[in-house]
Amino acid sequence: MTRASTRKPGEATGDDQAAVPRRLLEHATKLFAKKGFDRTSVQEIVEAAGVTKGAMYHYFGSKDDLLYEIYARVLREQTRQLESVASSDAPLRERLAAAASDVVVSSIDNLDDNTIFLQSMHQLSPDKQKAVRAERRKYHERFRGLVEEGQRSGEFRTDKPADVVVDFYFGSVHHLGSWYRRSGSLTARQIGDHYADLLLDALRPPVG
Amino acid sequence: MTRASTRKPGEATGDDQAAVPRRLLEHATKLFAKKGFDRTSVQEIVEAAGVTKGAMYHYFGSKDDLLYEIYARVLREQTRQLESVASSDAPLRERLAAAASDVVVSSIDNLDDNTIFLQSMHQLSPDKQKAVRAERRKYHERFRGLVEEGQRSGEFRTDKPADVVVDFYFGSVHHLGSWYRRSGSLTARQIGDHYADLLLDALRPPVG
DNA sequence: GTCGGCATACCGACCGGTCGGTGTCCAAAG
DNA sequence: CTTTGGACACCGACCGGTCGGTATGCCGAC
Repeated sequence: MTRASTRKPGEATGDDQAAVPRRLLEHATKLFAKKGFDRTSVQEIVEAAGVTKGAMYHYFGSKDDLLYEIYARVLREQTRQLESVASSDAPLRERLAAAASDVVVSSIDNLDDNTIFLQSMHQLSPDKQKAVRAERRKYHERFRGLVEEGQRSGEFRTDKPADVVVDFYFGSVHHLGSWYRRSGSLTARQIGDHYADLLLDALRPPVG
Repeated sequence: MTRASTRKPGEATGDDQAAVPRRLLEHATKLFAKKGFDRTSVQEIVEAAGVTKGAMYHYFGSKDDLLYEIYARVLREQTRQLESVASSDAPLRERLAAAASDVVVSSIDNLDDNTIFLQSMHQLSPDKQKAVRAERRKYHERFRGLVEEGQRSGEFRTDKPADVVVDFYFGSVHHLGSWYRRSGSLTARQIGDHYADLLLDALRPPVG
């Protein structure tokens, strides 16, 4: 299945040479983001990917499965990234700022996945939805751990529950897709740094 | 259309007595929020509302229309509320705090509408989608005006573009529906105040 | 009698998923 | 070297069912 290639030298090159499951995932992501999960027919996906329905159902159990795989890939990647940043030996504020900024950048880099997350999660079958939520929860908890660490050390204000702060921040992040346009004047990194600044400054202990 | 009632004295009372369009809107809202727009059939809506398809298509041009009316109602109400708070003669910080907190409270009070907004906006026909966006834009601009006012007066930091701050904040607000549960320990007002505090404090000029 | 306010029966389009079949490659048998 | 068999990757016609929308008719109020 992961065999690199069985194609002959004379075959068409370009987009065609990618493995079929890859191509399906790729085009499905684009279509789901653009038209929504329910409005995208399996027929459209396979046509975009240049294969047939038979091929798709050979690799994926259902249309649902396709969506799930997209989620799983993104979640794995984001979790990996957060873990690597959060467990470095830099000072806490730097670690949180890096994590906050990175999640913005990666959300913008993969705007499509982000959009799908927002709009189509609830259309997964209940058990798959549960799996996704569980993974997502772990991610949030790791992030929250950073906030709580700062609260214990006195660097951050303690009059706001950490989970409220985390939900506050990830609300902003998840909604990037609804307003961010690549044609805008700010780069992903700039937005990420702005967002991280806003978060960190909101966490400063009140002057009172 | 807004005729109060043509029912006879002996008819069933209770939920039935509400006008038909109202009932349709009400049940459609619940169903759309619970199952998503595409997954809710017209049949389900009319059954929940206790009428038939004929009735629905008598009052609404399409299923799309139903969704649009739901949006329009919410938008009108939120815009009205913002306008009333923003144009009072209280100090700027208080006006912004009130606006920020109020939008959270009203979003929680109408969690269903909020959820629909998030998930189903892009399923409207392009022209209706444009109308909704335009209205939404006006709302954001009014809110942004408050931020800019504070930036000009020196009360707020000027190193973050006002529109980034506004998008940041409304991201958080729009996402309330994905985590807020009425069974939680915080009231809508408490969350609203927390959110408003976070926003106001994030806007404090940096200590430099 | 005609008009608003529905009810009912029905239509055509489309959708996710299935299933019998086909071409290709490789490995073991002869 | 040739044959055979069968695993794998894929094809595409087809099916049952659902959906948004419509056509038509009835019925009470004016």
